[in-house]
Amino acid sequence: SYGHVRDLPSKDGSVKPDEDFAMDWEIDPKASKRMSEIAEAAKRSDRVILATDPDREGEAISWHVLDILTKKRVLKDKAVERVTFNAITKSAVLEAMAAPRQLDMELVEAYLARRALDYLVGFTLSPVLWRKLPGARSAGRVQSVALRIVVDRELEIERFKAQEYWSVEADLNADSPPFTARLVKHEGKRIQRLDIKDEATAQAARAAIAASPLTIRSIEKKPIKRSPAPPFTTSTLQQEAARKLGFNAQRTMQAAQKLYEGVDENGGLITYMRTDGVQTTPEGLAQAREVIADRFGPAFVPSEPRYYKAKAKNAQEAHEAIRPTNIARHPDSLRLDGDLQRLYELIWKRMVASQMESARLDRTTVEIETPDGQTGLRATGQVVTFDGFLAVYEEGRDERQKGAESEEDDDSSRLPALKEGAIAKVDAIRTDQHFTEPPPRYSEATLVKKLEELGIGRPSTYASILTTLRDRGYVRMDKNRFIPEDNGRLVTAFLEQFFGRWVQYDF
DNA sequence: CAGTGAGCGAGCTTCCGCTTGACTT
Repeated sequence: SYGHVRDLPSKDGSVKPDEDFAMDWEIDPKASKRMSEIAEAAKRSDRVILATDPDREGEAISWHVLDILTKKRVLKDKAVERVTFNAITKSAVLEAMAAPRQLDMELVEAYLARRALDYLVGFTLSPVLWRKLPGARSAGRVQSVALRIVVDRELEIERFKAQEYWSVEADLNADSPPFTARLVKHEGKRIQRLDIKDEATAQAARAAIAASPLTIRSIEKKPIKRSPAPPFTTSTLQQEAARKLGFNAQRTMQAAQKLYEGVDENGGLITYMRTDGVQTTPEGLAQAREVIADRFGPAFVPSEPRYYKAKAKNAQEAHEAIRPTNIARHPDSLRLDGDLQRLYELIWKRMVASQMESARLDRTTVEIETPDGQTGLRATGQVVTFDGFLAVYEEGRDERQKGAESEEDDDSSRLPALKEGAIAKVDAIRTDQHFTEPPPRYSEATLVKKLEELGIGRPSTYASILTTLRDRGYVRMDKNRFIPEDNGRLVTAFLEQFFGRWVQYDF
């Protein structure tokens, strides 16, 4: 059917709340041709099997098709069955065909409710805006909340008051190569990152460190593991392509579409790119394990495949994760153009890494104190003892609010060999002034992430939501960040004031 | 009598989610 075949006409009165939410349907002209072909085929067959996607919208498409075929009177007494599969592999299709069922009317009704609601919200609120706020063009269940997220962040930034704090660090050595430790205890009290508020306190801490001998109190070495991220969904692909390749959501989806369609006679290069699923077919898992053993060695293959579960709210998992259709097809073996090459490589690495052994690291924490225990310093370091999946791929990070990041996170440094009880000599002490920073404005990537977390929008619509906000003139981009225009702030304030329920994050 | 401008009325906009290939310039 190539997607939906019928929709509500774009005019008033397509949904009638007073008539138990009766809905008018209109067949799309392009879909009309396809429906004729389907009807012809149905006429010549003795049964009809509906095999659209196994999710809410997929069930709805089957329902629409069935309804149209019934009205065309081509079914007579033919058996009608519904089957679903999550991947188009021989085994998945055969299994599905062996277990047909009937249409799931609860899913269909969920669709009808979703469709009616979107229409009623959008086609009621938008005209109100035209009349009350000249220049405002539209409102909707999804776009208005997305806009609100952007506006709320801007207000948060405007309200933000920078907070002064100081860091105190000492360069030390204990008959060893030098290493750096930071103040964690001052006048007997634990010091968190933002606790030293002024220069006087920082100087007092400096004096305390300089005045008294320092002893290495304890050395703790702890092995830690890091596990790979699951293979891509639409949302994580858009985020990571933005972080690592600098693609916006639209560019990512265009390149992914081409990879999906294929560039030569070998067929599609990646699985379906509009998905919220993180699972991989057994065939794909086996292939990944083979490739890893081949290219990296058996030590990089975990004893069991990794099975991932979708975390996203409202995930429907109709399709598997985005991955190369043939994982043995290495990016270097393909001759692809710029964007396609880079995106395929990203997808390949992410998939391969997701089935590799965890990385192992040793994290060392050294506590240093004055004899009276009033002043304490800590040095941390970590070393990779086995790189595992890091040999291929490391997930990118979004910038975070300064002063909010956890303390050990960014520490990849290596510490020299040290002994407990040794005296640490002070080479230098640094006190530095810092200010906390406001939360960052949303980028396309971080906004898509937020929308997905809130269960707003679907994989097929993330990129278009961003475009809508810009087309309406509600936001503009500056250095890849969303900045609300006055227009957008006005719309949000208006909707919050008079239609608060409709722009709740969880409506 | 031609050009200008005020006043009036008609027609338009809009939601979300699914999916490619068929159009034209």
